Amino acid sequence: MPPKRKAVGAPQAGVAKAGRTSALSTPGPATPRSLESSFQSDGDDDLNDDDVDEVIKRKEEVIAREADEFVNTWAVDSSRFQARQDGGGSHRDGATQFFGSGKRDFSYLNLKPDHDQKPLWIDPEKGTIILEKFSPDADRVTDFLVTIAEPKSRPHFLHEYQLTAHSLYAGVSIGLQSKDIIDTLDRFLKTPLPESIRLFIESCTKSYGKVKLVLNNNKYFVESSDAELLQKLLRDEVIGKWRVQGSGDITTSYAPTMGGLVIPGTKDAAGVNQAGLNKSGNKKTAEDGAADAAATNEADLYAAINEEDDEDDKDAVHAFEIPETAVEIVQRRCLDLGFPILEEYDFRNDSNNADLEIDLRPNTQIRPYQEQSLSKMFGNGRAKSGIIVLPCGAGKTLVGITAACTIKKGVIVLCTSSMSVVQWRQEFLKWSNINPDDIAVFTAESKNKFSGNTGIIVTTYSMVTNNRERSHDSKKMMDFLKSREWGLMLLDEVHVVPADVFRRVISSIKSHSKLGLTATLLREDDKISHLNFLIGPKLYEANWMELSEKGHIAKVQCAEVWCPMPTEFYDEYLRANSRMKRTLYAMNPRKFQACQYLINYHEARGDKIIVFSDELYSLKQYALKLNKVFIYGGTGQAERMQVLENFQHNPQVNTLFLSKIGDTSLDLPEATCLIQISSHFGSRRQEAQRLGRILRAKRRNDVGFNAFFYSLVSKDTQEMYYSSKRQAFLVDQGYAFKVITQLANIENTPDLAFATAQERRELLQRTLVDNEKGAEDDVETDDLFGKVGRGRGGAKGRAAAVRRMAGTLGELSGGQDMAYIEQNKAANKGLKKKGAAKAEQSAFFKKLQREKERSRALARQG
DNA sequence: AAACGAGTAA
DNA sequence: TTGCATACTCGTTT
Repeated sequence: MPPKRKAVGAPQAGVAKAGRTSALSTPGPATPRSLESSFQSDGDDDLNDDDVDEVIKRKEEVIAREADEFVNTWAVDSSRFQARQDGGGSHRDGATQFFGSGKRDFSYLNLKPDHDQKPLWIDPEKGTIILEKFSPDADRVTDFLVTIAEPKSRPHFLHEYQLTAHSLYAGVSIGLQSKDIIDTLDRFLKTPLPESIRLFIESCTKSYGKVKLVLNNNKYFVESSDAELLQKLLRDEVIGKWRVQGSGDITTSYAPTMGGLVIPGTKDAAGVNQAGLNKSGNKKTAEDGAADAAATNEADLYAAINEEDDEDDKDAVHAFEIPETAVEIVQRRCLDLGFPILEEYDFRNDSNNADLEIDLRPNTQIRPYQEQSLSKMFGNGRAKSGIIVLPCGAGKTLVGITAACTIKKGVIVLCTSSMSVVQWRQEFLKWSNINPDDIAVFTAESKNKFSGNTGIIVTTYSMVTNNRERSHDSKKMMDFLKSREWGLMLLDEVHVVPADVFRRVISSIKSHSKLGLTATLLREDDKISHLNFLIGPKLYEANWMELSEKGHIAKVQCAEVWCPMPTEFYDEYLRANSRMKRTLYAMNPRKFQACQYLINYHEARGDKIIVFSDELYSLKQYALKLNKVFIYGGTGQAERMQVLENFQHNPQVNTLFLSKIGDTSLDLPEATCLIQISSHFGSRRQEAQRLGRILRAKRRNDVGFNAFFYSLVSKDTQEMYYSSKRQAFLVDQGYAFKVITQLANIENTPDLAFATAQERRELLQRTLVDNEKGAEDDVETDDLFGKVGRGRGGAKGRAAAVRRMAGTLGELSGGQDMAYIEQNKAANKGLKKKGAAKAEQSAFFKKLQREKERSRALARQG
């Protein structure tokens, strides 16, 4: 009898919380979870005891290795590892979830005799592929899998991929054939390739990539080398009626030759560029070009593609025209019919659009994964539209710029904020030799075109999408943008923009190819699938773990710190509405202490620390109490710059507090430690984005360097649940979250805040009073900061609120107001130059007050 | 001119 | 499950 299937990969698996579907569900509020239980499964799998022991033993080894200095320092609880050993019972490991539960037992599939040499498993029903990452073939196979399947979960030792229609489509689009895919898969499987999978692959690949959408002379054409297929589409009720009449029936031409395309910035590019061959020269064969571009060690996998390319040259292509307005309809219809339209731009043979003079600066070398992602885009010598997923700090911008340098036509770059508009322009100037006159910015402030007859425009989504009243200059600029054909549309941060916005952007601006860039192709809604046909398939998705192992991004230690709620806080928490709940678990004094402790610890180590809080009230309170600088939405532009500048260069300023403003719209200096005290529900994207803020760390290649990511969570609250949701993405990327329940010697922290019960009660009262909404309704003004601005009756409303609360809480001293105002000597102030200090300070407070008033007015309406 | 505020959209 | 931050435009102030 063959060994039990599920045991095979198991010994190697095992990081804390490996895999999204693992049984480590975090219970909801008021359901305390003991540390021990968090490492046990629900007991619904059926490993036998021998297996279990073996699994546990190996797992312990892995975990022990990973339990590094930072956890041990605080002696979190070395008992927790022990506890798990004693735990006995059933455990889940990386593999069990795929092979467990009797329903999906695939032991009927016969193992190949040399199965232990093979790295892949497959689920014949669902098309899920499991890769044993420790196999000698793993590296070669990984690249193949990334090409034909969606990465779903990639912890250290077992990777899960999913075969989907889209993923196969992407594979075909870079030139793989059914046969290549089936043969290669079969070669690396432990079992013979199931018939169901073979049929699935064949049915998908047969029709995929056969139809193309081509923009030519400002007109759109549906193109295919298969005349019969085109006829079939024309007979379709939806597509047929959109054919532009009078443009002849079906036009026939010949596919252009492939030539030897070299992506600039690759090792090979230098010489070719010098000789001026990269554009027109055909000295190199297509095979060379593609192989160089791929720069992978599995030339054999790609050989088939290249042979195919050569034959392509003689193929006749047929096309019919469709109107601009019907592009999306036809695209969608084709997808439904099972012939997804591929968008390709044969930029080297486009003589209608002026060439742009742009190249990467001579000494620029792009990294292997950047090269690899671009090779997916330019795999067959043309530019394919699609999305490239790279973690923040891994050089998305450079990928975009390199794509622009390869295409060398007009480029339009779309960003989410005007900050990043400026950055994109700077990056272009930094990495490429583009003439500064040829790259223009289109925002509210600047509406200049480039000087030549082609160039680069950098703008925001809202600028292009805006339907409302426009300034005269904007209107003129939009007409200009709409009137011409762009070679490349670069879409930054594609995940944040709603599908409808894309629709408008794409329908109003004509571009030959579109490249979407993002760090996290994730949304909590289902809109992400729209991107598939609005922009194109996912061309490449980097593996975070691999990048950090190779030193391209920093290694990160992730930890979740569980902070108990003092009883009086918890009582209020149970009683409070959801708004107040959020405030309360952020203001948990134990959390505050943990935060203080971690800041102390990491400042002493020389880390630069960013603390995130989505909850504005607690953000301010934390920052003021700890005397740290902070930035939130209401912080003026000048002050922001000043604070960031200081955080970056001033050795006295090592900790910065940020609202969610820091998620997207700030160009943050490098940090090496990150603490979250409050976050946005279960947003996986936010979690990933925040983690990304420390991946850039320059010290990442120092021996033993780690960046740190802490999530502070109030125990037994909603946060526990959200936290587990938020981590799902990172866990899939292979990050292990360690749970810390106790910070060693925290009580010895100098000036530990809220150390006495008295202080904690005061904190609670103040929190309740300050956030008491109802009390403000019948009061005219309620300035947070006394007599600023209008200056009447400021304290009156507060006093009323205080009195009301006093009824329920008891003991409130009259001096509290004073203490509160006293505290608002923001650390930010210390940064200001003497002269300006006073004026800016009062402006700051004025702004705060106005903001407060506005939100109150809003609350009253609603 | 530059900076700021209000209003609106998404 | 909800609230926050932004971009843009126009009009007003310094």
